[in-house]
Amino acid sequence: MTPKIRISDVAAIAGVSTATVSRALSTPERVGKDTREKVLKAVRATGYRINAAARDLRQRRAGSILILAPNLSNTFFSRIFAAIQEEASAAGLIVQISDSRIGREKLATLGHDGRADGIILLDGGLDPELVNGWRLPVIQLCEWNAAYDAPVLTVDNSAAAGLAVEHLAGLGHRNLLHIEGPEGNVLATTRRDGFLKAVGDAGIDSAVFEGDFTMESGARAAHRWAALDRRPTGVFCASDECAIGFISEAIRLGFDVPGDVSVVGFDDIEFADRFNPSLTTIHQPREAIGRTGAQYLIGMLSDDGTPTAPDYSIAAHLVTRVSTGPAPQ
Amino acid sequence: MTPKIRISDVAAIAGVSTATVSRALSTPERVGKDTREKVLKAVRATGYRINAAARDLRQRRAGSILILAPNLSNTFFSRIFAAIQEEASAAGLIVQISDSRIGREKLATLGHDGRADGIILLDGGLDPELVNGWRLPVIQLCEWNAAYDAPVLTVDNSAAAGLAVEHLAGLGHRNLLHIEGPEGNVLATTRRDGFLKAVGDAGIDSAVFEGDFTMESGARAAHRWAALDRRPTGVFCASDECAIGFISEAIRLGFDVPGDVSVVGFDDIEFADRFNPSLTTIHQPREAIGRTGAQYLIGMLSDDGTPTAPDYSIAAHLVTRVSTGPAPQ
DNA sequence: CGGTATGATGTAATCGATTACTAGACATCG
DNA sequence: CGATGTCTAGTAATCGATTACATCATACCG
Repeated sequence: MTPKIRISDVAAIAGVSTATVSRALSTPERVGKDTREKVLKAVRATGYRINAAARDLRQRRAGSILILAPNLSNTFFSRIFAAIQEEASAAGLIVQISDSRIGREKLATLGHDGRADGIILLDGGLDPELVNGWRLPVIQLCEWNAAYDAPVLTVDNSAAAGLAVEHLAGLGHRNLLHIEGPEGNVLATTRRDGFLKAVGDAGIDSAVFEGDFTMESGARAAHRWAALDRRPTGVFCASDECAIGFISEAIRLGFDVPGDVSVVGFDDIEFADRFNPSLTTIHQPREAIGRTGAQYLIGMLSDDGTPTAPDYSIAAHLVTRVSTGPAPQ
Repeated sequence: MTPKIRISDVAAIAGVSTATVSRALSTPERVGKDTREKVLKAVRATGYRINAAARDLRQRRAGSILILAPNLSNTFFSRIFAAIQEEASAAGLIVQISDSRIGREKLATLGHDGRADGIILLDGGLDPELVNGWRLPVIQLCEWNAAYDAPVLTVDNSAAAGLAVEHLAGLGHRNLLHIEGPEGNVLATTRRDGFLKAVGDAGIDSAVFEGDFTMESGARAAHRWAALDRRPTGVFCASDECAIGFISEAIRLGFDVPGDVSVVGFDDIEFADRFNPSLTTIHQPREAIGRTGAQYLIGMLSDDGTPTAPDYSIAAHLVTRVSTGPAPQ
């Protein structure tokens, strides 16, 4: 490991003060041409790089925002990440992503000034006391927690669930099943409530199976569904992954989709369109969510005051594909 | 925004020196019981959190490792991230993930001391000069670049491609197609070369279509394949996503998989098992790669010397599922 | 030519923590 | 009882940058 090079080393080699080196790098126009070249030459010769910790400390900013998500394996997040990345990059900020399930102490440290200037939170399951203790601008995307003292940007999950029910009802299905998300999760709850309200309004029979958004839970639900006497002909899953799990298992059990059962997912992940049968699902504008959220957070960083934001709600829409069809006779 | 609280504020409230506050927090056993309680009470009252930038600067370590990946949307990475996260957590380190395609300057900054103690690199496409300029331990996982001066942990991609060819040949296929990865990518190259060598050894007809690992490229290749006079009956795709794209499009074009064409993927992502037909593919032990890589990097952090590591190569194996079958007559 | 504006550079304070060193209080021991 | 050791806690140096302020040289002006 080559010894670390400090700004004073560069200054010594270039024969100038550290202040001049610093200026030559951050505000080149404020340094004489000859001096600038001497400095840059010394920088190249030594391979000097600014020590981020020192700069962050002195400037009281990190030039970066942090995304906290509960599960990095979740395919749903990736497009959101990409959109945030783009917006942040345009604003000269670095994006760091971290798992939000890493223990209280670490989370508190991460969320405190020094390493990041703001936080984008995609997890509604953290301790509100912890989150509200952060002294940084925070914005919640997709998932939220009313106890967090931070603006929210999300789709109207309840209404979206209504769209799914409407679609299935329109196809003649009179007995619907919902496979819900994990207990306590706000998305799971609002989607389920939206489902129940919609079937209630439409006067349709319904049932709810527990699940947890995963393919495995969808597959398990397929078995429970197959064992029923009077099987629902339409299934609304709380996530696309769950829907894919349900369908694949149903097919393995010898059923036809959508011949025997129509399935609607939620999220419209990349695979939804390529799955076989391709998946009818609720499209969440993930790119727009990420982009708008990032813009908003970046705005919070520059404005000094606390811009009390109205919570946005973005429209979601149904994408009709092959996994849903007319109810069997 | 509440004013930031410094260690000196806590010290003043508790009526002790900053040194004592620091010790009470990091090495509680080295302060008297009463003092400790006074300090902790003041910490609770103020909501004080250590400023990470200041601590990192003084300690010359960040207590975190950085993962750089070229494309966070890639489903393939998620399981690796999770494994790294677990190992790092056990070692008391925080994991940060960043997109590796964020521009030279930012990358150089990120990769320099202050913010992270070590780097896990999943991108072989960066400027070697940049990477070798980092003054931090670096390890390459999965993808690599011979010009980087850092150990590598990966599967034998060439041999793995051979497994795919062997499998298809064993099923009687005599004319194989490979849909390769993006030009210049080391994984794409080694997989293609492994394919070509294996078909050469087996005396089997072959063709190679260009691709880029994505579903879209697989779908495009399906059209090209369908238009051929003498269609290969076995297809080996450079990634699972590509294979899924190929299959879904082939099915839309009216073909049967594996009836008309057998398809093998590469990676064994979560969806491979749930796709319809489920995907025969090369299983990469992603969890083992992430775990071993993280352990190795963590070792590099503690050992002072530069432990010249032998480059590991991990075995990959074929997982036979439904997307491959006997060659049609 | 004296006075002022301008631009380049250096000096030293500063960001907020950790920690080497020091010192006092008290216990222990020969 | 003096010497020595052990705890506890404070003082001040330190990490490596940025930047307010001071200084100096030069240009420009009436």
